[in-house]
Amino acid sequence: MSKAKRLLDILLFVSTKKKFTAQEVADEFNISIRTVHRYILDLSDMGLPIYAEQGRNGGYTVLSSRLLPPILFTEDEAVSIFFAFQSLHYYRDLPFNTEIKSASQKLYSSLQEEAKRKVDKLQSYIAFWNPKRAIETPLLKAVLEVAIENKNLHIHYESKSGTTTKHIHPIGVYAHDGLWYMPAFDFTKQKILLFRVDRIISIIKSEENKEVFVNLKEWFSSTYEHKQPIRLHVRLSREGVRQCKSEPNLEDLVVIKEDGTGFIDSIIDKGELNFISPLFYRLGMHAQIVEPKELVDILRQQAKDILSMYPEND
Amino acid sequence: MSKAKRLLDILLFVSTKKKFTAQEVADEFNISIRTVHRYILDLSDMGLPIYAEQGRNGGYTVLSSRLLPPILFTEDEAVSIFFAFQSLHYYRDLPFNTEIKSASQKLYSSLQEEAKRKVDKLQSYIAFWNPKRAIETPLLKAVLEVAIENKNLHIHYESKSGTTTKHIHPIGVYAHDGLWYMPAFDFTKQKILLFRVDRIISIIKSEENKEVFVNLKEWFSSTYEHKQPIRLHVRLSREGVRQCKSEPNLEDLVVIKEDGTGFIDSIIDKGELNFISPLFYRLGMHAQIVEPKELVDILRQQAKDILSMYPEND
DNA sequence: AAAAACATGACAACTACTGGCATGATTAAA
DNA sequence: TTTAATCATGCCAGTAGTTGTCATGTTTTT
Repeated sequence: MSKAKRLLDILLFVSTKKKFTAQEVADEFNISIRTVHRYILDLSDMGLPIYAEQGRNGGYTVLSSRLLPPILFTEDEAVSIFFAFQSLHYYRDLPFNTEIKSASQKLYSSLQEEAKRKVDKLQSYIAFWNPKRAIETPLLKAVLEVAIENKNLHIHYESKSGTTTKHIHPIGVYAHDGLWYMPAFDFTKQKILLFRVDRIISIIKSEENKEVFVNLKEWFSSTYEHKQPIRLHVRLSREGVRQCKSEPNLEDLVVIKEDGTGFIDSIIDKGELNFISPLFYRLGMHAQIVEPKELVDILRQQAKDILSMYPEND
Repeated sequence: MSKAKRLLDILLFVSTKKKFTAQEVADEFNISIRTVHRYILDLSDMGLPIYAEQGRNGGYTVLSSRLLPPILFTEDEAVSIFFAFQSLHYYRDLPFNTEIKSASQKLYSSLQEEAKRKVDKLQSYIAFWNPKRAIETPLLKAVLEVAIENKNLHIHYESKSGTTTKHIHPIGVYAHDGLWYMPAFDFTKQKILLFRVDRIISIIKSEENKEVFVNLKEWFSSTYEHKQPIRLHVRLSREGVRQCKSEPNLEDLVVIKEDGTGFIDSIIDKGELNFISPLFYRLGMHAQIVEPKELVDILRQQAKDILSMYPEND
């Protein structure tokens, strides 16, 4: 077997152990101890952060976390990784900020000058525009870890009614519109609630929980279920069609007629009404709501509120 | 010099050329032709997609695009790359979809079993929740390329008033809320307009343009300028404060008083009024607008429209 | 037919690697 | 204090791998 291949095998072997002796490696690969010492010297020269403890019970320890075998990326693949990293730029806090930085550096430094320029250029021609968030989310990584470890949590949480304490089991963590959210099972209320991670003031990890909860994906799909189905029937002008087509939750529901106008006639959840009412408020004449009456009532009530707040006096 | 190092040098040398002969490599590195043939066999065995053309004017050609030297990633760095890729999952179209897939595959296949499980697990505990977009953006990559190449474009565009033809110079491309946008200088109107890339029906590349236009970053910051400054003064209840704090464009403007209520008193651009009016419509009693009168007028007008559309008849 | 290129084999000279042995240093346990 | 376990390093001879040269083929273009 070639030396390069053997070195690689040893690299992978040792980066899985936190401590090992030269004898162990010699036995594992049927080579002499002398050669193992020489190999370790080579790996060390190649930049592997390995150090030795002298004396009885001594041995070698690799400092970095596990390494992958060397990977040959094409330039285009490297660019795509930078591209992906760029999409994360606007998150104020990320669970892997330090790793992203070190991976970026490794990649960037092995690019040739021309490719570096290409990456720089790309970053000035493409962007992921999102509102810059000022809100800090210091506990993000901690909370994610707890979720992965399947542990329960006691948290201090800043809710509508002030600071409260909760005993919960996190389901997972997700980002939406620049903010991080955590659905979690609340043991007091015996149901899953949604928390904003930036509003968690402090956490105390507690016991591991063997119970099986829904996972994040299941939870997402359950939120799409229509617990209180209700018929939404709206007539749309051409402009109404245009705007609804740009609305993530409605775009699939819009039916376009030959003359360019259209309509929505679909079953949605009653809970969504509050969420979609601002859209129809904005659309005004461009959307004629036929059903449900509840939506019309919401719009009319809010319109009345507005008019009573700002009486005609000019 | 060790064989491994020499092979690497040759790998980098040949992956920059589209065609080369063994003699060229032999001269470059002062080694015999026979050795070059042997090296190329080795590289080929190692998976480099290289093929030879026989006969006079023959030579070697490397199929893949340029390669980077092998990179040693730690497991954590690999995980962070997967994490970044995951944040892109919800974009229906991306300029680097194929590269992202191949990079993912390379990384995933070199993970050890345990790490694979870790990545899989991560993906079930963390998500970037965004509306799934059904809209196709087939011309995305093409448009991005034109922007990078500094060329002008003729496009067919589907606008409010039907299909139009435009002669433009793209500034760049950006994603927002799942859709791709392209600010571009319109030669007819002599100013920068914003286009939706999915609404571009076809493009014809035209001449390169040596003129200097603003770049994407400059354009972004110019859109923040207040061309028609206007004073926004609003009193907020506790709940009003809470909701405005979650609103990307307003969160920095909210001033919180001791009792938990607050206010906004700031200069904004008149053009933003239409954008923020739905928020104040939603807030209702929780936000008392003091200034500008225009905002109150918009709200009142829309309220009246709503009431006239849905007259009280029950 | 000649020239330019890849493809492959044989072999001797050269280089690098390996294992064994020796020696030394350091540390923990007996 | 001694002993055993461990890393660190040097030397050397035997082995394994690499290189250059030469030879022979093949394919393609001029």
